[in-house]
Amino acid sequence: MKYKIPRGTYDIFPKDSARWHHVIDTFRRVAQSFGYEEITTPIFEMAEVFERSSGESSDVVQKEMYRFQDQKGRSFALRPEGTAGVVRAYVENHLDRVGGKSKFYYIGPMFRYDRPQAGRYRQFYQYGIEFIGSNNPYYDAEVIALEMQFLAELGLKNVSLEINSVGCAQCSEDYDEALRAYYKPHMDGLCPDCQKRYHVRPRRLQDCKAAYCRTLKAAAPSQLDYLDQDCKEHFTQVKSYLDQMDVKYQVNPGIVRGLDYYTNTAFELIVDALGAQNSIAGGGRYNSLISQFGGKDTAAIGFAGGFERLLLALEKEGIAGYEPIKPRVYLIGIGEAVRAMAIEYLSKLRKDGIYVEYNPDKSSFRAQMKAADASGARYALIIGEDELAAKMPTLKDLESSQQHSVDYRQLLDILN
RNA sequence: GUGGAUGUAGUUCAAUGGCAGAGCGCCGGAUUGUGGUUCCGGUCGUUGCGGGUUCGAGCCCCGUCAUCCACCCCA
Repeated sequence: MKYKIPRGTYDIFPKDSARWHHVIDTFRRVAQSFGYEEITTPIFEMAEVFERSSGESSDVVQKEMYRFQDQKGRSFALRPEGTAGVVRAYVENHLDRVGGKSKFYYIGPMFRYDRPQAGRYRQFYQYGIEFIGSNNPYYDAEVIALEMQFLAELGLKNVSLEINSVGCAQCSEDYDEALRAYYKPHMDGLCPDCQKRYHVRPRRLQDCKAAYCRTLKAAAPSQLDYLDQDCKEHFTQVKSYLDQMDVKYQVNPGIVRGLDYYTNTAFELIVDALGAQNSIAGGGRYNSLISQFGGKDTAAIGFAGGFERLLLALEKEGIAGYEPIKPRVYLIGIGEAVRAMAIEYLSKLRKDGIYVEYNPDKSSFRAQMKAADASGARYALIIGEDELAAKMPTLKDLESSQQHSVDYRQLLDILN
């Protein structure tokens, strides 16, 4: 075995392809029914696009980005997430000047250099939604409702929606300060990870699993108490829209998104059965990102979901993929003498859109009948010496075991 | 990036340091023109890779690669 697939990547064979298509088709259909249209951006961008948007300090940028330089020494990166590219495209094409609302969906591979694990890959596929152009809490709810409807149509049951508000930049800063003040006296007892978190992202302190850190969490200040009037009102309205749309959720002040650009609404979809990698989708509002990219101050909200984890979750619930497509008829040719007639029927049927299977490597009638049966075809079309002489093939119904000779028109009638 | 487990036929799994095996699958046959069930026969291996210990290594040791689990992070 000379060549091996790169670590953290995988091949999708036809056996799985049908399931992928089903999931993707469903997503497209639901997105379109909400008025979203597809946008496709490059798989790589200038490294800065991601550094600026995700935040220089985020893990994604710090250690997980695939960076490379091109022949002229310019620094690029394989995209670790989808939003930055969409926002870059939006601003670059002056959609912020045009005004109005943009509703995008995207589907494609993302790349992160991370240690692979079940549900975690170095190249993985995401589907995502970006709504740009309004701060109306209605759109927060719309985007979430879209995702929930998508999952419902796939038949996924055991998934929970957790929402939070991280407020605007000001609320967020106030809260970080409050957290630092709270944790400061306990610094020495914190685990090494949390000592780092204290400086970089204090809110991360709250979902630490170390015993001592966890005891501190109970009395820690909550983000929700540090929202200003507008942010509080926004969050209340989002929840109220969700109620009206009959979307069930759980408020979880611990929800912290990993990318720095989120403001106000943040949410995550959790499937407990998935183990450590239990988040199948996540997103939130990013009201300051477009202006950060040099565009007009424009509010936006979006989310991304992971196909691999979604597929795993569907599997856990026993929601099988699609059955492989079976041939309608299996062509059996007995002996060299009839080959020309067999090929003639094969070609004609295929031109008429019938899925015919045929295997020239099988010799005996018996072996071909076995193969016909194994193929799952309903009919076997038999062409041997007798049929050649009569210029009429025999069609056998493999379910009823009935057979009779047919001319081409009869054959088509039955197969259609 | 850290800690741990695993790696044997296409696949699922056996094999006390002593001849690498079984089920399933695959191929062929049981009336040379009739499938499913059954029966018979056959094919299938650099034991992930590279070193070491040993008379002898699938098994013990070291390294490496990959997968899985947890941490971390997140989709």
